[in-house]
Amino acid sequence: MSPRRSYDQYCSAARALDLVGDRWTLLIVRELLAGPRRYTDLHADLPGVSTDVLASRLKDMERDGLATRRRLPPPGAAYVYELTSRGRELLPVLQALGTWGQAELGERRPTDAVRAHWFALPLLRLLDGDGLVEVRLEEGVFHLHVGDREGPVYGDGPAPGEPDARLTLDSGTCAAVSRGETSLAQAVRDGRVEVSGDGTVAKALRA
Amino acid sequence: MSPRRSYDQYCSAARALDLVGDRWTLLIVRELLAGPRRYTDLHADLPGVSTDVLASRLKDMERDGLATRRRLPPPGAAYVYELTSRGRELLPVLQALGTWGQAELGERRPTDAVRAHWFALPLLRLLDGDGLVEVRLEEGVFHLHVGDREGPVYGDGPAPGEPDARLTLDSGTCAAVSRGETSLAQAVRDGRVEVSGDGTVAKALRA
DNA sequence: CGGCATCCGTGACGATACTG
DNA sequence: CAGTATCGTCACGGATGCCG
Repeated sequence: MSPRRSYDQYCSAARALDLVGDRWTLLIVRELLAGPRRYTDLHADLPGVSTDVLASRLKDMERDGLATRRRLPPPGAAYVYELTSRGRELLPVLQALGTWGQAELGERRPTDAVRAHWFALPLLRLLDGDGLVEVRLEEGVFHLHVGDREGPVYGDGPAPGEPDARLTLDSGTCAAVSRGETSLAQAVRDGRVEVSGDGTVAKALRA
Repeated sequence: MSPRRSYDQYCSAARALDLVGDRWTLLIVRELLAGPRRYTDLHADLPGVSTDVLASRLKDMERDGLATRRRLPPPGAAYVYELTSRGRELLPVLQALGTWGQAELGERRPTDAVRAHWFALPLLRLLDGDGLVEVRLEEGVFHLHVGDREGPVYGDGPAPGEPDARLTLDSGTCAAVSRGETSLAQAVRDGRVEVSGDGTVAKALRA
């Protein structure tokens, strides 16, 4: 539990940084945008964070109304952390950071960790339309709730239900698109992205 | 000089936080969006930052291509820090943070510092049109370059030249608008904001 | 006097070990 | 599995000193 180190400035950006400016906090938000996650899952997908810092950040986020802790119903009764609607409103902040950070992404360094769902934010920004989209990479499968303003914005694993579109691509293409080197439409035209389904997202991509 | 503590994640948001996630960095960017500033000015408008941290952040920002150090021509030859175009591209990040932080702003706490130009970001987001706008508060005067994509986005003091619009309001109104409690248009209708000039910004406000 | 560099006390962070 | 406990290290904040 932090004794709340504040900037003490009457400025909304400074207030935002009072809540989410600490190290790791926004990356925890990025993880929780994928829906409810257990402590151990979070720890596994945030390589480098220490157990006590993760626990402390989650407590801060609970106290500040960004996340809640909930016990899953048995069987499998475990605690999961979940964003509140206030927490989900941080999506534009992560999108702005991600858009700016594109230019810094470059090639993958040997020391860089990767998780398939980290590509969810850039893809989400590039897709038009609405619907459930499944994305298949060799490294893993995840899904996007494009245009959805409540509930998780994306999730690990296959789409829960029949997706409106399905994208299959290799990680190199996905990275190039995330870096902004190639537009998604161009990658589709080049046959580097396979699109199936007939939702608005799929149609927009083929147009 | 920091030995660059990286998250080591192949994710553009994480890369962005590698560069601007350190304490004070984004608030320094907020200050420099107002144009070239001297070290002492920065120190004065960032109460709480220690001298060494400020110097260290500025060096990091220079190394990372976010800011440059330049000597002003005599007379008054001093060093000023100035954002690069890459640094100015952080405006959307600060806007997203500020928009989210609105809800946390509330009333001014006794410990909160205030500077007139900290209201520039919220106002800039709320104004439509283009042109040079001068904003007059009791606490101080600043100006906005609305719709300008190069150069400083706002500045301390009166507008350099004849402004296209001039807004006069009290700090309570300015704070209420920044908190999102009142729309700017409503405040104009209520006579809490005085608008002069005939630029597109002024016309949009009176419409 | 502006622009830092240095020193120092405190607290945040990261790694590992350990417990309910 | 979900954290808490411990500990060494480093970053931060405050004060002071130096140097142009």
